[in-house]
Amino acid sequence: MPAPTPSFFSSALIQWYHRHQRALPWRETRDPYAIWLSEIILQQTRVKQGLPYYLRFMERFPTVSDLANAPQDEVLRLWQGLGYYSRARNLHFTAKQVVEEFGGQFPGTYQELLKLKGVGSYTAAAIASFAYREPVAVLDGNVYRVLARVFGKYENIAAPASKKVFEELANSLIPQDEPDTFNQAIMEFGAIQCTPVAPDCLFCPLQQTCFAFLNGLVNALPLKEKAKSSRQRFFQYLVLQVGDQVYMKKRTQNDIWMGLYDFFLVESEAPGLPAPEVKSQLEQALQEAVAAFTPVDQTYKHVLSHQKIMAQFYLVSLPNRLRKEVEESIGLSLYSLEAIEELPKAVLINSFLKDHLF
DNA sequence: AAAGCGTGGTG
DNA sequence: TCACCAAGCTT
Repeated sequence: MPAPTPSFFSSALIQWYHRHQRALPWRETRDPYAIWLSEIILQQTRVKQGLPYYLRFMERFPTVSDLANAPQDEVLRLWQGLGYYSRARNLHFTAKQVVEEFGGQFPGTYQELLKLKGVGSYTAAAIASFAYREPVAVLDGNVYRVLARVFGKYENIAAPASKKVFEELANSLIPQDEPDTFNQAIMEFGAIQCTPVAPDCLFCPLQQTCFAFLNGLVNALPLKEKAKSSRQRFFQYLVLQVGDQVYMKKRTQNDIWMGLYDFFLVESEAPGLPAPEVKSQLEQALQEAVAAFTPVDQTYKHVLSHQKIMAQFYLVSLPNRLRKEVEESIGLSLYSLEAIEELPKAVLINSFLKDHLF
């Protein structure tokens, strides 16, 4: 049995899609703003995790102007917990650009969409096909997997060099009369039927034309280079307080969690930095001795895609007379707990706050 | 080209 | 506990 013809492949997927698709709100609209928002949210993110965020964003920011007019902190706060925060920063940047440079109108083609910050080849193709029915194939993890299995492609899907092979294949398969449905269908098929683990080959409409199925390679394809192990980091957070207010600072370095707020941070190369050492680093920064210094009796472990963080927290009560020094030379700002609730924070920081201060 | 960027779910 | 994975993009 040969590989499926383009028309058999697309017809089978589209028929499957009409029967199995999930009802999702961004499939009910052709508003490029709504579609763009949903695609940014869904980058490297499961529908189940992204859906509530999409609904909250659309409620708070029904139009691109509403988003453009919001402060960055509010956008990041609404994004809190979704991860990959550059998506939210770029989202906000692009909303302002669309309003200021394009009069609130999104670019109308794949090539023009590609110029937007945070919009790469996948997202540009998704918006162009879903909003404008431009016949350009999307290429995401699902599409790589489906094509590698059905057509027997052995290229390492993690290597940028192999992108062209899949891109050309996908674009040779997309039907010109309903590119939007085809793109939705192939991704949905990958997400529900042709899954990474334990795909449902028994009831697969492509079973008898699928290279991987016919050759017993379903679990072998696609080929994917293994991810490198992540680095370990050790954080000691000093939660400086004056009365019941707490000092926090917006992260501006080119590091994790850029744009989010955390506490005075001492990072070390090894775990178990002794409390007196941490304390002395603070006193060095303050040029002043500190009296109340309480280690929190709980170590937090936090796993990111490329880092494992061990965090220790210390509660430090400061007298009023140190405020000027803390604010001017360390750059921290004092917030009430109510104000802190409104700041965008990483999950690790939020967990600590819930456990010990909120 | 390869590395860096989050978080939550799953086997 | 751990590795892998998820509608990727940027530098």
